[in-house]
This record gives sequence, structure tokens and C-alpha cells, in this order.
Amino acid sequence: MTMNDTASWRPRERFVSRLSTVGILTSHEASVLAELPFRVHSAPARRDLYIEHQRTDYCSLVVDGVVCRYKAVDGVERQILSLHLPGDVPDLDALQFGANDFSMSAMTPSRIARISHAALRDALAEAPGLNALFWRMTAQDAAITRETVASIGSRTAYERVAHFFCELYVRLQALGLADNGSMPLPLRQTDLADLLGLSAVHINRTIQQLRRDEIIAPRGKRLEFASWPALQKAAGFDPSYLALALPAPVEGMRATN
Amino acid sequence: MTMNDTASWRPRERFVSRLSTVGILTSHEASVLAELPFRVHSAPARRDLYIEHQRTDYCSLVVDGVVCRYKAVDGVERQILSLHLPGDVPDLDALQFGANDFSMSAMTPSRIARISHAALRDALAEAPGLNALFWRMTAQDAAITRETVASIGSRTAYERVAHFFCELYVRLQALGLADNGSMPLPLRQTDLADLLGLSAVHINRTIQQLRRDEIIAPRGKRLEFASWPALQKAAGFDPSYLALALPAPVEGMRATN
DNA sequence: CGTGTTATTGACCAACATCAAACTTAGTGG
DNA sequence: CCACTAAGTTTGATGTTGGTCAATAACACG
Repeated sequence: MTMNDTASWRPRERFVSRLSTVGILTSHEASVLAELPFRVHSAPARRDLYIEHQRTDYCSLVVDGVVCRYKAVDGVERQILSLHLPGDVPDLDALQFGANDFSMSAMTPSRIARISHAALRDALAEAPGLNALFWRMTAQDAAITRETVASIGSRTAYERVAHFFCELYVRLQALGLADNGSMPLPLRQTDLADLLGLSAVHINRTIQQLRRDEIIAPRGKRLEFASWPALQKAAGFDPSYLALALPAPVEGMRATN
Repeated sequence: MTMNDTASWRPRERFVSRLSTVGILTSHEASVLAELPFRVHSAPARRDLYIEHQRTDYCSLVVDGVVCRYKAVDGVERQILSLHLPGDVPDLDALQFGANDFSMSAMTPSRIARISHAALRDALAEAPGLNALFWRMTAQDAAITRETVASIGSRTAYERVAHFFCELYVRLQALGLADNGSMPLPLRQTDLADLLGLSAVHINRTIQQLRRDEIIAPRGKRLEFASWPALQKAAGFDPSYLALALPAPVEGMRATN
């Protein structure tokens, strides 16, 4: 189950519509973005897209599928840092640094649009207001990462799994990729383990517990919510960090248009 | 032990010199920054500086001391997300959102310079290149947070403590606040526990183990490194994520000046 | 000195990891 | 459409890391 159940999106549409959720675009900015040249790459599940610290000269826009950032700790274990859904640009900051502090891999069959740094710099020169937009994007990303620290650092396995499901659901729903009361869950239990800092066995047992408690109902590669309120409660989930709910840009903020 | 052992710094100096480590400042940008109005506040150890989700209209520049970001998980536990040293602006992103997804507290007696969002927006309007600088700043911050996820998610207590000491040492040294082979450690074991997602008791035992292994030598509120190489090895520490070592800005990047 | 805070220690316990085997599912080719 | 295979999930048994509780010791500060 890839996530392109919906009509197949075009890269430009994904990018512009995602950026619109990050901040208000002037029509000039929108058109500059829409002019960006890119090359679409397809990757099967589990294909590495980038290895940490390598020099790079493009940014990666997730068009379809799910991509993760991860770090290999002491060579054996891998810790997944974040999941990226269509419209995300996990390596946006490489535009600033020319490299990333993490590796990237496709979790599901995915399509990635690569946009050269050169083109992005031209776009920033033509529409300087985009700097603030990109900044906002990495700021939102950082907020999610902070919640991950809180989750891994101080929630039990049960809460952590519940919290992850809540977050994924809200993010998928914002993209129109989740139904009311269910969502695709195209991850192996091993992936959840790497993501949440637990063992695969314990993930398995925890999911079963959540099922027994009639909170979730896994159906193959989909997850149904037997009780969304109970899930939120078990997770201690407060969606405000997702910034979807954060206040709109303040008047006068985008001063550089 | 506050950290102003060195000559007492002025806010402007701290800010401009810190931003200089983030990217190259044009003289115009430097002077715009130097014009920023601020108000210095002093806070004793453990004073809350901000509570998550509150609306705010200023950013906080740490001038002296150590400040943390934290989240209260389910009301009882607190997870410290990051530590901020002089020159940092932990709530820089509030300029974009008008609020933060975390609380902030002084870990040690600290001085904080508050700069109004209005003034910062004026500065950005006058020197639009600062947008990219600020973006870089939150990007560096995010890189540290990602390493925290990796650390808490997949390192043992022993490795985690060792890793934290490595990171703090490198950051302090970059600010000239650490000697060769030792550094101030103005945190209680309870704080380390909140920071690393462990219990205070276990922090205590882990530190003793590191001492027995002749890797560190705590001397009151200072920490000596009996063997810095052994510490790095125990931690699996690779400083590249600290971005101090990351490539300098690429030619042509700061196109919007 | 006393008094409150922080560090240390010991005894015990729970959550989660590890290992290994059995079972299920999804592909694949005949 | 069925058999075969590889990948993923589930289960049980057992081990370890780190948590909890509670008491004591060491400091720090007025």
C-alpha cells in the first residue's frame, strides 16, 4: 500500500500546496516556486536516498510515499529521526550547509523530486520572501523533532506508540490521505521499533495491548481507530506542536516581499 | 558557578559574535544587529522564563548562564529538550509563530536580553539577508535536537551521559568557556536526569561508573576529563552535527543581500 | 551550627530487550 | 490455482537495564 491512493499528484502542486500550509504565499512567490525545475526519481521501499555527511547539491521534495531521516548509531542500530510525507523537503537545510547530518531512506515505494540548490538559490534571489517561508518550514520540522525527544525521553512504550499513531493520523489527514477513523500504516513493526527506540518484539506486544484495550484495530496495512479519544488520552496527545494549529502569520511579518 | 567567569559580556557582542559563527555577516547586517534595542533581565536558577503556548512578542538572547527548553509531559515529568548557552536565542522561531511549543527555564543564574519582535522585523526589513542567517540558526539548532533523538532513542545510559558531556564540552569550548581538559558543570543530577530521560539515581550511578573507569573526574561543580579520547569513544561522539565543523556557506548562497 | 538541598547507597521491582522457534502472509513461478 | 519461499509477525522463556522507594550522608548557606 503506497500512499498514492489519491489521484497521482504532480510535484509542483505538492510543493506549492504544502508551502501554503506553512505561510501565506504572494502570487509572485507561488509562481517562482511553480517555475522550479526538478527531476523526479522513484525509489522502492527501503532504498537509501542519501548517506549522512555526503556533499549534496539538490533538495528532495517528497511527492509520493513516505521517507525517513535516520542516523546509524555505532554502526549497527539505526534510529529513525522523523517521517516525511508528500510535500515535505526533509533535506531543505542542505541548501544552507551543502550536506546533512542524517541519512535518508524511502520507507515505502516513493517518488522524490530533486531540485538543485542552484535553482533554489535563484528562486530565493527572485523572491526573497521565500527565505522566511523556508525558515518557517524548518522551524515546524524542528517542533516535531522536539516532540519526538519528549516522547522518547519520557513516555512509556504504550504511550509512545499511541502518540506516534496520533501524530501520523493528524499529518495524513492534513494531506487528505487518511479517512475518518482510519489511516494507512505502511510500516513494518521493525520500522516502528527503529522509530520509537524500542525492540520489534515489544512493539508487537504493545500494539496487541492497544488492540485488547479496544483503542485501535489493525487491519492489514491499515489502522482503524476503535476509539480516537481513548487513543489521544493514552498518548497524552496535544496536537498544537504540529503548528497546523499555531497562530497564522502575524500582520507585517513577511516584511521582505 | 555561573558561567560568567570570563569578563562580563555585553548582549550585542554576544549576539553579533554568535551570529558570526552561524554565517558570514555583511557589515550592514552586523550594524543592523548592533542597533537592536533590548532589555536585559536577570533570572535566578530554576526560574521559568516562558510557559509553552503563551503568546509572546519578543525573542530571548541568552547573555550569561544556561537556559533550557523543556516540555511538561502529562503534568508531572519534565523532559528537557535542549540547553542554551550564551549567544543562543532559544525562542527565535517565535518570531515566525508568535508562540513556542516548549517552556523555557533558567538552569543557572542567567541574564537574558529580550528583543521585541517588532524590532527584529524592522531589522529583517532593513537587512533581508538576516532571514537566511536566522534560518541557519534554527537549522543548526534542529541538528542538535536530532542528535538528541538519536542519543535518547538508542544509546545506553552510560553512552548517553558520556555523549552529553562531549557535546557540552565542545559547545562551551567554542565560546571560550571551557578550559583544556575541564569544564564547568552547573547542573544538578536531577537536571541531567530530566535532560537524558533517566532517573536521578541512575545518573548518579552512571557518573560513578564513568569515574571508576577513569574517564571523568567530577570536582564539585566542575568536570575534569581524565581521558577525553576514552570519553569520546564511550559516547560514540562525532561532533560533525554541531555544525561548527560543517562547510562554510557556499559561494552565491547569500543571494538576497 | 542548624536547616534545607543535593548526592549517595541499598533493596527491590518493572519495563523492556534478547533469543529462538513457530506461525502467517504475501509473492512467485510452474 | 497451487506449492514454495521469503519476509514479517507472534509467542514463550529468560535476562538486563534502569526505575522506585526510602534512608543516610554530604554540602551549602544564612
